[in-house]
Amino acid sequence: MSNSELSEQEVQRREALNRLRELGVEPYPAALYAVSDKSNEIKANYEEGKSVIIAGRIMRKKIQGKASFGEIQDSEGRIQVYFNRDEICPDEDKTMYNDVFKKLLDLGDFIGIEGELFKTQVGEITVNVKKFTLLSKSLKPLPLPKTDADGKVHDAFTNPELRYRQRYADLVVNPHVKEIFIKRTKLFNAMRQFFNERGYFEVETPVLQPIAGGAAARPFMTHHNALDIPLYMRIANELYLKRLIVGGFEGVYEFSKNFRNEGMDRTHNPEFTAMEIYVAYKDYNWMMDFTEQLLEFTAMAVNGTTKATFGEHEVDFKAPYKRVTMRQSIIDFTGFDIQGKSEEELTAWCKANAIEVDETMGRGKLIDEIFGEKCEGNYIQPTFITDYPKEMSPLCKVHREDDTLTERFELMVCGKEIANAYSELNDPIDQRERFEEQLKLAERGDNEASQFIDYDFLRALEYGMPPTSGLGIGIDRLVMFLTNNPSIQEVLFFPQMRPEKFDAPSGPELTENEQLVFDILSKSGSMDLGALKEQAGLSNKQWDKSIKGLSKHGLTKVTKTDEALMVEVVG
RNA sequence: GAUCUGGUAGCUCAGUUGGUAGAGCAUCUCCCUUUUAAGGAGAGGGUCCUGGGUUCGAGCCCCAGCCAGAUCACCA
Repeated sequence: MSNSELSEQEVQRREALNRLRELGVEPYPAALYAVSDKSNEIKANYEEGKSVIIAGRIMRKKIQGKASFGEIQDSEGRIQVYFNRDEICPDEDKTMYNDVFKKLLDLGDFIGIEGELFKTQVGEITVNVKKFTLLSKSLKPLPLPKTDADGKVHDAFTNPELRYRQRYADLVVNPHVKEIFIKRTKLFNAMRQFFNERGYFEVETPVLQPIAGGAAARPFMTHHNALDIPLYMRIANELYLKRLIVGGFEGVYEFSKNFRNEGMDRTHNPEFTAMEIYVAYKDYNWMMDFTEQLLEFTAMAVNGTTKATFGEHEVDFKAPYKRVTMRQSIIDFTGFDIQGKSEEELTAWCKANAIEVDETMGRGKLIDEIFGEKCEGNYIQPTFITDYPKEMSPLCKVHREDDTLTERFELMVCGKEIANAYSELNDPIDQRERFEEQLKLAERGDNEASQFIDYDFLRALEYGMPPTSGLGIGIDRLVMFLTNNPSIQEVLFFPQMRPEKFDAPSGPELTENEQLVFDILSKSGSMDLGALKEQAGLSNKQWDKSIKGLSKHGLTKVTKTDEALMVEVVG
């Protein structure tokens, strides 16, 4: 890349880089830097005169002649630093202050500082710099939001496209963004702690699967060259975790990156994280108790309170949560009782109540539509919806009291599902029939139904799986609720984006039109501008672009005489 | 996929009826030894998203496209 494509500030920083090397200052030193202190600890345990060694980016530089203030940002926050010329340069040679610090150090550079603590006249804890070391030069200026005394941020770096594409810059300048991801990791840690304390076992299962099972979604497909077979990125890990229960583990869990080749919007990213846990000898009633304890614990761990604000809602994750059957929920919000109703009756009711239906919908799907349309959005506080119709839950055990239902619950928060759990189906013959039923639904046109039967999973069940309850939690969605973010992109470090186009370095080649104009001009070396335009025969816009382009390339020059504008070839 | 909104300096944004491209911060030069987003004085910095078109003249109007966000639909 040539310097002409760099911004003014980028050119200046590269020049500073060269100047530093000339002065014998290595801008990218190899040696470790023995940091001993962090900004937050210094502020929390202030000791007048204490020697400290800190490192980070310099994010503010205010030069006042022979003394200056700055601010160093490390992983924990920022701390003020004070540069005094005669402290840094006690001898005659003032280069380190006058040149290196004042002129060649830019905002964003990483430096290490050895100094002593003091408080300024206005009482701010400050490091009096005795010695500083350039650790890494920053060649590209960071966005520079500023926070005033009232905490109001000026010139915030807010453009979502730039923030997501350049998350590294977003994280440097937006502390509240970093906070989201700290909470995300706290959530993972809290869940692991909760599970590990109960003796459950973290495992890893395949991401590349010959059959993308365990859920109904379009998978990403890939190909394995050595085996010469198609493979799918997992859409769920459920069937593998159950195989491990068959194998004798009594409690397994996995944080599973899942991949679904479907639309993207505020709540869907093609890759997302689910946590799934399976515990032997339990049922879905036990799992409801477990889930509310888990969420109360994690909310406390993340926010220090069970209450969380999400948009206009205040949600309380304190256990216990209300439990409502799907049938009762529909009665509550519509007065309609789905109990014992046939497919035809349900279809008729939907049509009468402005719910769109089509022939591919089975009984389960129709009930799901009614619930989604009339009930789901009303559950703001965490609520378990239980006992889903059998047709829409092919991996779930039939309800002990009603064989048209399954022992399944979903946890609703702010009108959205964040968890899904079953008493897992462990009857291999029933499971085979359910898979076959799904195949029929798929043939009928329901594109949510599974199109493949995982015979290996059936074989595993035939060896025997103990009664088991399983739970899946949409981690990204939970993080959204716990950090008050309505967009999934805000809780993923690198949300999926259409790839950015990077212009290949444009050489000295001319466009077709520029070449045309240049050829005409070359014959005489110098021409009247109007005549040249006429000979070129280009439209106004194309002409304008071409002649400007040639000037930019330094090939032609336009000069103004008293009578006319003349164009000449340069050199 | 549909609709709406936006894309202008490193960042945040103005830009009037179509008539020489603007501000704040940042940058550069000079002055300043305890400042609190912003000390003073001066200067430089632009592919107005891309490509066509209309026009004497387009950041602005028209067409097509790209990218993003929001809403809706679809999807869990």
